[in-house]
Amino acid sequence: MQDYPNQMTPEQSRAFRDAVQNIVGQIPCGRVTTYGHIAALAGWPSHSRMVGRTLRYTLGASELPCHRVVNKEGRTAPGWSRQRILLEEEGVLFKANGHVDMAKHLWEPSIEL
DNA sequence: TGCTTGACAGAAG
DNA sequence: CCTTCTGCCAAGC
Repeated sequence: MQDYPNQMTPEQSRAFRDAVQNIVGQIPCGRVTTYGHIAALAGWPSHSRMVGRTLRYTLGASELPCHRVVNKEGRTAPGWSRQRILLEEEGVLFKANGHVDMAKHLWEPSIEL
């Protein structure tokens, strides 16, 4: 294994998107995961923001359950009210503060399925 | 070429 | 609880 590249080459970027889509696609119904986990598993622990960026750029490219991706505190994405609705439809419980109950629905992704 | 923005994380006020 | 700041890093302007 090598160090993290200072700059993502097209190849790395492609691999990153592939990993993100792969992981997100594995999220079971009624479960959620975090950007940080996805980024870390994809090989870049600090690229949590790139996960969200990538998902947003590939929204129409796939039917990925990107609504099952929330941040570590269980907060849904800002400016995306629909995410909470979709999660509730799947049976995900929300706390009184409007956050997902991570203790119950947090799912840890794995590349070696 | 350099500053700003953002589907984040985490702490602080 | 909510807002704001810093750190992180790629994309946008």
